[in-house]
Amino acid sequence: MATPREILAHRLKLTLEKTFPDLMPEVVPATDPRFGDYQTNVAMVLGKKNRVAPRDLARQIVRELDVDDISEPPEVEGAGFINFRLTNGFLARGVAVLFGDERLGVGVAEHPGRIIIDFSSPNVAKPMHVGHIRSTILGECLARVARFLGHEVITDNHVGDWGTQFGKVIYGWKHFLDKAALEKNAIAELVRLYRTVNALEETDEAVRRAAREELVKLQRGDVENMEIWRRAVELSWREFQRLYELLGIRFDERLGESFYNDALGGLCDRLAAEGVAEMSEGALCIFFRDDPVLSDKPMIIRKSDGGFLYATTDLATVEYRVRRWNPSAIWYVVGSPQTLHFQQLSAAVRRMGVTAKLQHIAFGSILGEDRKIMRTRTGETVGLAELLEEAVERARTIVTEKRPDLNPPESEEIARIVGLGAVKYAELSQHRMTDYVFSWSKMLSFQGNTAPYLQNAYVRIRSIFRKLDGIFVAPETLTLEAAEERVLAAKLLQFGEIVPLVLEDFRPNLLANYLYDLAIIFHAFYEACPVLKAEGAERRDSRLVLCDVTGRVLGTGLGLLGIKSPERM
RNA sequence: GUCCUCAUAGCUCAAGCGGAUAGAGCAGGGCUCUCCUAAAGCUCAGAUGGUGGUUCGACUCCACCUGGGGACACCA
Repeated sequence: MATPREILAHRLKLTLEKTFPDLMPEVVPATDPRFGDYQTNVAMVLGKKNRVAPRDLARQIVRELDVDDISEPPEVEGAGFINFRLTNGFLARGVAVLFGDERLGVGVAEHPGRIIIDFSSPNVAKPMHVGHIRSTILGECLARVARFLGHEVITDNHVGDWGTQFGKVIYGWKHFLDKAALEKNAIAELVRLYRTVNALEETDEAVRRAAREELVKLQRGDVENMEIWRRAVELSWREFQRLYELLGIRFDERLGESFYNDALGGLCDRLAAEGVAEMSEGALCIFFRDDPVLSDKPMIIRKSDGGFLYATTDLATVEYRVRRWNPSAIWYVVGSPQTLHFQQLSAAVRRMGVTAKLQHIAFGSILGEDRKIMRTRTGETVGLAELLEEAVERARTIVTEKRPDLNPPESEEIARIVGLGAVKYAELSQHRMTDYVFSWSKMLSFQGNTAPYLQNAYVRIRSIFRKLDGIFVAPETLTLEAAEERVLAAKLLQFGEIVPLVLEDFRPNLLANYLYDLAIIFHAFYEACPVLKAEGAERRDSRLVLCDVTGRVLGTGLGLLGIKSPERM
């Protein structure tokens, strides 16, 4: 089903086609209810180009425009806006269509692609902390939205399971391992080993040499070291997996950095042979001389000591993905500090002949109290596990207080849904580029523009249907008498407009904003319009349809954000 | 030094290719549960860092300035 916006834009195009064949008329939701439901500024755009008074042009367009079936007579206002107010009949039919539409008015992408989404990517032997939350939650959300819109999505967790830190970890493992601690909390023990060795290296040159030696042995495939490495990876993964399960995230692939190890040497040789890469100051580099931004920023792919880098692995990863999946796009959900790296990666890959579009979906940083990026090194970061536990704990307190009647398993389930939802929503409801100072009260707020607010609207709806006696038959046409009903209906018809918008600039917050608006409108409807106690069966059933569609839009929308909706709370 | 990014109410955030009177939440005051879940609703107050420019029209685009965060050859 076409959205009101699409229908209006199409009608405008038909009207203007003869005179302005290339014009794509823009229709947007009205900025204020006084101006109706939708507005267009085509008359102003055309008026400027053609030196005609916009209001005159607008009046002429309105005369020729045929929208009687969906809109009240359009009005020309202000500097030349054309305002549309959808008819009640159109709204009523529209909601009736949504009622019978599983997709709730959301179309599928015109050109579905195959998209690889690379996100989360924690480092082995380090705990996930709040810094990982954005990539993880954003990536999951984008994957859900892309799938919903008909794209084929492959999610890949490119875990940092190979690197220089393993020299220290292995040395520590051989000398200071506390097996009981490892059983209890593997990552904490691995971190302790790493830190212990790191500290020793500061003062003891022998330790430093020994740790480096362990790394070299690992890289050569030494059996004992490989086994320690393998265990460290698996133990870390087990802990990550626990958090992913809690968050409801599953990856299609988990091809870590180590997976590409064997390909790095060959790749470098090939790039050198093809002339893509060249030697400079002993290192193998790719230069981008014709690119004004990157001309003085070479990408080093092999160090002068022969070692490979992060960039090398990323190139090998692209090559592998292209060969195996031939994707139309690869999305990297990685923080904005890596913008330059991804510019280089895109440029390098283009030169290698890759046509898939590499898209860096950057996001702002989470800052500490000192307004500096939270880093594991500088100490006091908040662990992701700790954050999620605290969220559930706070939700648990509220649930047990508000709903002492629920049995423990159920209130525990609700606490999880509400607590985790609050954390996810706190991330997704703001613009992804916004830097913010981490704050418990912000992440764990349960009031106002938060997931629990949306969940509460959903719960109110579910409650109505639980109390409904018998079945109800959706009426052929809805009765939209109250202003609140009309506003709600119009908002519901916008769901199909908003979901595709999320992928246009990778902004789940547009969906979050929409759902919040919808919940506000629903609450107003709920206060003003009794449903089960409505006067007359027809009015009741009409309102039940509104409730049903609202509930499904909220549930689906929250689902796209990766947030669950509880039956009660 | 060069480049990227951000700056909106006391605080934390919005604003769908430039649109009409810039929206919320928190914090504070005052109301609303014999009524489908009050994690709610209603109500009072407050803001686009600075200077110019483009435009019928600018939070949005351009230039410069100030201030945060970040990146910039052998870390990931």
